[in-house]
Amino acid sequence: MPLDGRKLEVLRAIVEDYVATHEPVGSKTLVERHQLRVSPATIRNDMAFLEDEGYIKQPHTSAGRVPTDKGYRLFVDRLGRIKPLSAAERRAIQRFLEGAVDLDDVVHRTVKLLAQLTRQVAVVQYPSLSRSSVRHLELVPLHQTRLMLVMITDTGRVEQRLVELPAAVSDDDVVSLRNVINEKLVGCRLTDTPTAIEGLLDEVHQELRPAMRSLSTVLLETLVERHEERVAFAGTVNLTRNAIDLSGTMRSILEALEEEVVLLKLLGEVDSPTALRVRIGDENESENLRVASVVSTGYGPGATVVGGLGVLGPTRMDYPAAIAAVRAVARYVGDVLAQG
Amino acid sequence: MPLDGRKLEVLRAIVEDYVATHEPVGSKTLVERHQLRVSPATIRNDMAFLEDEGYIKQPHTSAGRVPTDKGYRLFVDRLGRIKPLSAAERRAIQRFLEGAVDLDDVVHRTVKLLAQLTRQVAVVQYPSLSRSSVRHLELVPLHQTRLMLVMITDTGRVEQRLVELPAAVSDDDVVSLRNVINEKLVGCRLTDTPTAIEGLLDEVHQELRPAMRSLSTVLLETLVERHEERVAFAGTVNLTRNAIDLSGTMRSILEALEEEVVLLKLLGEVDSPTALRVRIGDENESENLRVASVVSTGYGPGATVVGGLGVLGPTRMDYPAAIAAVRAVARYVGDVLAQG
DNA sequence: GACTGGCACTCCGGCCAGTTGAGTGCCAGA
DNA sequence: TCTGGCACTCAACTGGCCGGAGTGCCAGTC
Repeated sequence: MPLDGRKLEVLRAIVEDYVATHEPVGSKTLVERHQLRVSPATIRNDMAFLEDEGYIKQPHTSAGRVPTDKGYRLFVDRLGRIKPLSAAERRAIQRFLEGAVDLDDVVHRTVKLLAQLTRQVAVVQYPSLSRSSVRHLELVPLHQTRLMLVMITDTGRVEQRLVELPAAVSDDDVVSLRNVINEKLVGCRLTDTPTAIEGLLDEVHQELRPAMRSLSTVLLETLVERHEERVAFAGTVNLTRNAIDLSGTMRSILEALEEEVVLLKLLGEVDSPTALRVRIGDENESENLRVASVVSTGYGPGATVVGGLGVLGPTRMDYPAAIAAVRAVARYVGDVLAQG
Repeated sequence: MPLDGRKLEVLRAIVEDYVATHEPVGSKTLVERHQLRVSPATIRNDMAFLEDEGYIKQPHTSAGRVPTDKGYRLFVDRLGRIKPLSAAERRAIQRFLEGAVDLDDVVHRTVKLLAQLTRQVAVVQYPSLSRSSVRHLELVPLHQTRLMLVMITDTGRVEQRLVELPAAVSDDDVVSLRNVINEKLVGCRLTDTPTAIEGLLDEVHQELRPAMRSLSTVLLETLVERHEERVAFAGTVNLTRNAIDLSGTMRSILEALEEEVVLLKLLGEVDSPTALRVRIGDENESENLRVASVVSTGYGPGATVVGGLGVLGPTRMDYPAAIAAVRAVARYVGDVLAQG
């Protein structure tokens, strides 16, 4: 027996009802709420079938049905009717994001916005260094033997490092060091910098070599080895609304949130800006997120992806709404970045 | 009848037991666990007295006693024996913080560390702009009519803003603009910059005035009006451990955490680095934090205070341990900042 | 006057049994 | 293939009962 039209319709109804009410849904209430033009008994047969196939299950005998991870998956893939945001919502998003004054502000606003729109926990990755290119490098003398290196990327990220020099350098020397590194590195994608950095030594006079050597080391660390990726999150309050089963679900989601590595992995696997990923329960790699679902996508100016963003919540989540919100927000952040 | 020695001892015992067990403590268990050399009946009399005075209360008749906010207050002021951290712990703190590569890293490490040490939610304010002074200002040309302004403060914070210019400027012009603003502003405390900024216009040639005017506006916004203070927090998982009463306590604490303003207010009121504040339950201004306690202090290099940090948790908190941890961490962060 | 032992009392929490109601599975018939 | 009917299951609620932890009070002792 195949999964015919009505069975799918029943599954959709179950998912939608369960997401709305958080309670197992039975055959009778189902025919009442949706206008399925058959009797509860018929629905029961369909439900039995859906249960055999693993799309829904009963918390206990003689209770209503609840979608399984597999059921949500089918729903997301074939049944969810995406609810596009209203024009008003879109305008609000746009206006809110455009008010940002710097990158930090953009990220903060984005994450707050996403949490508010979806009533879930939102996660936003800062534009990844490895996907950026160098816009400017600045050297600020602190002492005679100590510089602060400031790197500004085209995505607006600013990184700073201290550099200890083996010997004192004059202000003029600092200027020429700065000119050299800017000349060689500006415009480089961060992944391409190692070769460029190697060549730096040959560009300066003999007496600046030791200083340049220290600089190169720090540059290598900053630009290449330490892919310091950062994430921001917001909306944890929503967990108290959604994850009533606190001790378990709540705890493990919070734990996952505090592990930046886990978050980055979640967001890092997106490649094209249009690719939106939904990971449901078991599909998540992280042990702690087996009870949760993640809707994520990449974002960036134009067609390039510089980072990921998404929402995170109990598997019992309004997927169509979450998907619409994540898509829309990603697009508008991209626009804002393109302008900045 | 005054609050004599034994009554205080009883209060301390109640607080310590309740913090340890999370259960109302009765007269019998009390004499057993602590070696009070009197009978339960005597303790009961003392308890009745303490209850009359408002230091403890019963959740319901015929239950054990639980400290009130007033009881915790007395405990903190007169009874808590501070538990200094072990030498090993101190070394661990120091080593961990010294591994930080930049300011962001320092703040992140600090907040994680504090959360771990106290098993509470930790909050750390970024070094406040209003308490910093300008170390360097950089102008990076993006287009002909668009600059990026980067400000570096002595506390290591880096702020960036876009500046739209009314007309195109050459690279040389940018250099001279940069020189002028650096000359006038470097070393200024951020609170003193407005007057310095006013003088900027007179320092440049006629044709650069419009550009300088745009710059001044942004500078004013950045340095003065927008006291953009930032905070980081960590350890929300600990709430699931401590605040068993989730729906209420947990929710309101999480809500407070998401409101940066509330957090900043919490941390912002500390003036001297040695002043450590404990706010218990009702003593908190924020409605959401009436169920919580906050232990906070200022931190900064040497004797100056550049920001605040602290922990946040249910009133039923191990105050002596929290106080010791907050103090120690504040001191070590100060040291790290002084070196950086 | 301070402490103690004894006693009656209160109230929470756990346990048990009974009832209700939502929901199911199955079957015979249209 | 759908439907109505029927018997069955089980969680959730209710009320009653009991035990235990804890209290307040009082009379007696040091």
